Amino acid sequence: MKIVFMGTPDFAKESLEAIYEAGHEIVGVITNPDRPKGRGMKMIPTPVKEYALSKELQIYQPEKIKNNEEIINEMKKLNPEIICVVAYGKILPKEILDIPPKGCINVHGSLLPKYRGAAPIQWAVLNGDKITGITTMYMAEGMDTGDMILKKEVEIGDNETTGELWNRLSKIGGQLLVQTLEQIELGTASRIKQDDSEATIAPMLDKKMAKIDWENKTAQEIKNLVRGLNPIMGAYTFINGKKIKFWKVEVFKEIEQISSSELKNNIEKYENGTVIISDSKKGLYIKTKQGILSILEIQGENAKRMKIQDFLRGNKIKELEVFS
RNA sequence: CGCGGGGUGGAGCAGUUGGCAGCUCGUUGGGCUCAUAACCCAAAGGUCGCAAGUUCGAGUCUUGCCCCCGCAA
Repeated sequence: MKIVFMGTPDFAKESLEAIYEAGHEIVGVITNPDRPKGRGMKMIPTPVKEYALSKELQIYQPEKIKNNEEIINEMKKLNPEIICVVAYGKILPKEILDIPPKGCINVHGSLLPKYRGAAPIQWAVLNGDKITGITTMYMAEGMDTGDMILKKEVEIGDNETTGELWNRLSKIGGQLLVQTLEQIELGTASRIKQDDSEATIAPMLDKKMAKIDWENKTAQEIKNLVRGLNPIMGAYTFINGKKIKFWKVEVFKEIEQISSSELKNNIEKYENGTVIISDSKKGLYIKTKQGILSILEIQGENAKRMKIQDFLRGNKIKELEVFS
């Protein structure tokens, strides 16, 4: 089919690659403009642009799309049968939704109507969900409110990070998009209304939420925060006035084994966030509201990520110091 | 010319006013132990990123270069 593809990050690139490999005719690729990025603020193309370049596809990078007559006319000229939108990053006006005769379809990283919005994958991990998935749908004017076509459930591993789940869902998204297009071509695609009463919103992540709340969170909740924010921003906390990020943590169950009897007997007295064990061999263990948190991967100020054992050799953290 | 941090034995770091190069850990050998992420003893291992300069003497000061990293996006 003649398709216009709209998308920006690597998640979208997987879908573009999947439909390209499936033999569809990609008449145009629309992606965000290059942005200065990385050390030295070099201009970096989006993953979708890179892929499109390698396949010599027609690329458009409009700064804005709303009320942009030029790009809208251009898209009409391309005369696509269908437009596929995957994590494009901008809201499409009705004018564009109306262009393709077979509609605009979208790949979304959750089981709709749950987690409508910008960060469905992140929120599924942050909330400690066991199951999430991919949904393809016809796009409507509301945010991820369109009629659903196909869904695929995916289990989330106990230790899986947002980044890992993101990669898996990217691939699955591509596969599901190809299947969806097949069904549309054959005219067998279903059209299931979303139950709005079940809908939840997954808004963009806020920097503020990355700070660990030792006072009120359990070890498991902190673990979910750490995995949910890996690798996007990393959950952080302070000790001795220094900012520290945690990248990998585990809920420690066998406190009997790690703790000397003195510590064990007094543990209830310590405030949440207190270092119970700090040893370059045993690791770093912290008391929480409920349960002990074992730190596995950590990053100090201006430093790279490293295993806790490496970190503790050069950066002394004393027992009974408190994270805040 | 976006902002900032750093290159010291295998790893992570310290090194004050320039004066014999250290710490924690790992490695190797030995000892102790029913046993250990335990403990004791001993040993190996460094052109202190590269080059030039100042100096009686530079990891430590000056200059140039190379490389790495964090933030921000």
